[in-house]
Amino acid sequence: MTELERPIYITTPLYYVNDELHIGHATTTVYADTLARFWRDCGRPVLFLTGSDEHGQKIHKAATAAGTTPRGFADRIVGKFHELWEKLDVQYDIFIRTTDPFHEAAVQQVFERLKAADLLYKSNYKALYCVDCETNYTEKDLVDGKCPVHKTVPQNVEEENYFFKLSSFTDKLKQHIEANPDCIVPEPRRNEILGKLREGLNDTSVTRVQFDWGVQLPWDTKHVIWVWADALVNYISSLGWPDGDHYPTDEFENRARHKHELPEGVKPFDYWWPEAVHIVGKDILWHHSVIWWSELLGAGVKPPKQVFAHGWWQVEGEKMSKTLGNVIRPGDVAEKYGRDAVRYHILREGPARGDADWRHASFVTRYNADLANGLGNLVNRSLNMLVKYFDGKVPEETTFTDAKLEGLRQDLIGHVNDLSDRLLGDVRRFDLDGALEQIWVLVRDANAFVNESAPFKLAKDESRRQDLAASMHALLEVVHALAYALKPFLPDAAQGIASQLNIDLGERLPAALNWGRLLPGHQIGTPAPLFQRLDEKVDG
RNA sequence: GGCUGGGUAGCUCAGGUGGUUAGAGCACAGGAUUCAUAACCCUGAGGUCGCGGGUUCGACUCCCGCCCCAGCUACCA
Repeated sequence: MTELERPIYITTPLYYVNDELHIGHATTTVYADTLARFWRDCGRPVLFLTGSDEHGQKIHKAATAAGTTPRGFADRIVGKFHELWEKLDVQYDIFIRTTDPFHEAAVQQVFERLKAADLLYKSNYKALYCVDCETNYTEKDLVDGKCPVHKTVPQNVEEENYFFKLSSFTDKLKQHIEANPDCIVPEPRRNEILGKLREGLNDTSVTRVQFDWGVQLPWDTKHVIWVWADALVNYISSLGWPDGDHYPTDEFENRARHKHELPEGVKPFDYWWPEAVHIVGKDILWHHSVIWWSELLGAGVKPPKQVFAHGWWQVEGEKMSKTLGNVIRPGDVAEKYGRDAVRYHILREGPARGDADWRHASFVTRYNADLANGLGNLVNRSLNMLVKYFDGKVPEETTFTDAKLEGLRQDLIGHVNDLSDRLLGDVRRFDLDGALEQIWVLVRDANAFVNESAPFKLAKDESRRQDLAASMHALLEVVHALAYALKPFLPDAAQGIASQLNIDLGERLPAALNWGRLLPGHQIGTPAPLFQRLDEKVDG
């Protein structure tokens, strides 16, 4: 099977319903959405999953405080999730909630298997609990026997819980990660996990008894399964694991939007799981590699193919936090500047490799420089000239009579024809910034080409009609290519270019990104600026 | 403390299995131009590639030491 025939399954984490989503959640989701769109545009079978995580003590408490039930509380927040994904045009295929009954059943199945494999045992869970932090500490976390944050002596907490034999997976995980260099990306994150594995793993408690908002342990119902051991199972429960022959979310209104026909007799889990890719923030990499993979191995399931862990945003050089009041609300930014502007800033300046800094000044600068002055102006000036000089009809392709100009034209042809391979290479490595840079090299070259070939001068000289046609044809080919290349990254802009070009972007990506796709005589629509320049004054 | 990254132009970063004048974008200055959203294009200025040693004909690139920054250090979803 070629790469483009292999099904790929892309997931975001299920976001916890304790609060509204901020730019960090949007970042994870936009990365995932862009990857999903890209492969989908290439004709590759894609399943893109997101959802909500609704169990745990925090939710129980928050719901009680709000005078409602946990599920009712979750419903309200989940509604906001949907609003945001709508605003950012996130095209997920499935939205799963950990309170879905089929999910709870799958979690219980996992635990039955862990029990059968003798990977669970009962033991006393001892911890030092700081009431102010609501956090359990171990001896070594403490400073002079006191909570490092509040400088108070923590309580001794002791209860009987089920423990998972995480320690027995140390070597297996190490071998797996060493044998699969790309299973955790980027590389520094992989090193972190390997480093921690070298220190060895401790068994970990995976059930709780102080509250009941969670999935019950089937054979000992006063225990509730620890949220992390519960939540990540969604990645397989939404595929109907272990042996479902359909997507369980099909039974819910508005929760499943996939349009895939599975091959006859193939179950969703078997179809999608081999190339599962989890997109996560670096804070939950540990859970998504070590704990999740051990859980899977224990239950007899192969780990997913890859985990991509991105970094965090800072805001104007400071940590983003509620108490500082500097939380970036992606929905608000999208409403003010457009969702493509948000997507572009995330993809271009975001924390894909390390951490990044969300600065309003660079947001505005990039918007003006790249989107309005670069891309938008190129499209606008090209289409306007076509209307002026050829009544909006694409001329026949022809060569320049001038050798130097013909050389520049050949460069553009080469760049357009190479673009799909370059994009594929970058996207494969999760380098979405690199992919956009490839596109913008073409934008800059094309703008330079306008100045070099100067169609506005050629138009004044009837004897240069062939050169004028050569120039305008080339520019229209570039604009056409840009519409396709941008489609996964900036869907609105791509659609805007397409409607001005009067085309529908219906072709598949690798093929569509080739020179010569515009028919001579094709009549374009009405040109209009894609991105209005921002007038805001910014410092620095 | 341990582990992992990183310190390259004003800013954000790329690069280099050691070898002619170290790259891009943005910002800045000058010029050119008028198709276009006072946009675009060209040119320029700007860096002792964190510091100190070492290896080498030659290091920003390799080795050692040091300084600084960031992240990770698990049951907090």
